[in-house]
Amino acid sequence: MELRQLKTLVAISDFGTFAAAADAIGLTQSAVSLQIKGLEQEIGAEIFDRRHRPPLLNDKGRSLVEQARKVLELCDDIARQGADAPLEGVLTFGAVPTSVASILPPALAMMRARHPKLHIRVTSGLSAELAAATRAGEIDAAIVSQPTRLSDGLVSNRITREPLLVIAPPDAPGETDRELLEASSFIQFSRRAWAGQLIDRFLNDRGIDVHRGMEIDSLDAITRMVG
Amino acid sequence: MELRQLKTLVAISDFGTFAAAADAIGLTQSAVSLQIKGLEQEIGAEIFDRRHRPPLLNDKGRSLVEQARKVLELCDDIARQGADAPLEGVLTFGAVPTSVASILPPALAMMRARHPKLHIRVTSGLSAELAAATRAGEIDAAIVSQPTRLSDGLVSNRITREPLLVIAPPDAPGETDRELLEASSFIQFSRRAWAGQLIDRFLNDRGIDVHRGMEIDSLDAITRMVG
DNA sequence: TAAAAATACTCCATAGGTATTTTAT
DNA sequence: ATAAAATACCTATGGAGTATTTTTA
Repeated sequence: MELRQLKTLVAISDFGTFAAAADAIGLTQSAVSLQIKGLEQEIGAEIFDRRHRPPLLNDKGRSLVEQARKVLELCDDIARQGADAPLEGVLTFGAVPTSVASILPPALAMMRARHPKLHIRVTSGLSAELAAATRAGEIDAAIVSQPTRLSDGLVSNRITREPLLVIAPPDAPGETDRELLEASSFIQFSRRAWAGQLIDRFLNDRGIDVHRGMEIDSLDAITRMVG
Repeated sequence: MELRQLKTLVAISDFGTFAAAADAIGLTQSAVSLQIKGLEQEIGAEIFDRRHRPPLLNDKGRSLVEQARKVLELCDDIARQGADAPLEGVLTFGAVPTSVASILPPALAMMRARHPKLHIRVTSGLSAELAAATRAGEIDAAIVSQPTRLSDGLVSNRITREPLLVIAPPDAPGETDRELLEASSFIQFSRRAWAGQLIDRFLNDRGIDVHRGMEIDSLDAITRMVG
């Protein structure tokens, strides 16, 4: 049995389908399928009910998921054993402008306190650029906006959630977000940024019809223009 | 991190040296060395004190071993999940004559009850023959006497311990085992059998000087001759 | 008929082996 | 001097990818 298989099993339980789990852990659907097949063979029992599509965890499967979680947690503990040993070297790190102003400073302060010998270099840029740089090995990792779909070889972890807000001048007509958006002209966050695409998609999904005006890639500038 | 590495770590703790652990789990010393190296790198801390030879577990190492044991135990539980599902197919099994008369019958009865569809074929033979047959794939597994050294590709698990006894007629001279052995003529268990080699080695180690008489490969026959 | 899983195949990364060197008793 | 671990190098297994087929809702 492999830890990899347990991790995959837990991911399926968390994300609902084999394909979604594959995406989440940076594998293909076929790899996930094979891992589960191997796990079932080794255990000698089915853990999914395949009369449904997508397959559903059966009783044995659910109990297995719980046990797998325990194992993985213990392994994380083990992996963290040496975490108190200060790191050394250079960490090159990307961050979207939003995070540079918010979560990044305290995080950097913490890192600096714990790992005084670690040199951290931060590059800021749009999510897509940072993802490309990470993939190319130019930077080690990056804080980006929620990816619509992460390209090959990259894996993401959610570190925080941030709300999308509508801001408008005090005298703007309308009460709900929809009314505000449809009544006034909309200053759009650059669609070159993943956050901009996310917003765009959200508006489309909800069928909200905005008067597209400017498209700006600085949240700061947008806030000032509204004010 | 890999379960394989944790298993190896525990084996080192149990067997004292890298090489002994390697033997016990059916790997080479270099493989064990590399696994531990990898584990240490991933954790980011040394877990052995290498100023000694063989290397000694340090504090972190000892705590790691305990955690590793827990993980492996949980994984065993998981692997056993499907153990209640009856097995099917054919199991070809070797057993030394001693075991055929003792532990084998109840074990077979249990297997038969739990896995009615599993056909079990038992071959009896000397340990060395059975080990060779296992290695050649002619049989799936075998119950053998304690191996002095198990050849490549085979792995062993201790399933029971059996005492070595001295038997002698009621009127034999001597009280202790040593006296009995040195006073009378010794009917030797065939050195072709691993158990015979084991006895031989034991006598040598203790410096017990027996009057070697016959060499017979049937415990039953030996018992009768003494009686 | 879509969306998801299973399957067939191909390729490459890496775990493990052999042979050798280094190190501590 | 010896026994054990580390290292260098090579090979083969199998894990993962791509492309395709099968399956259920």
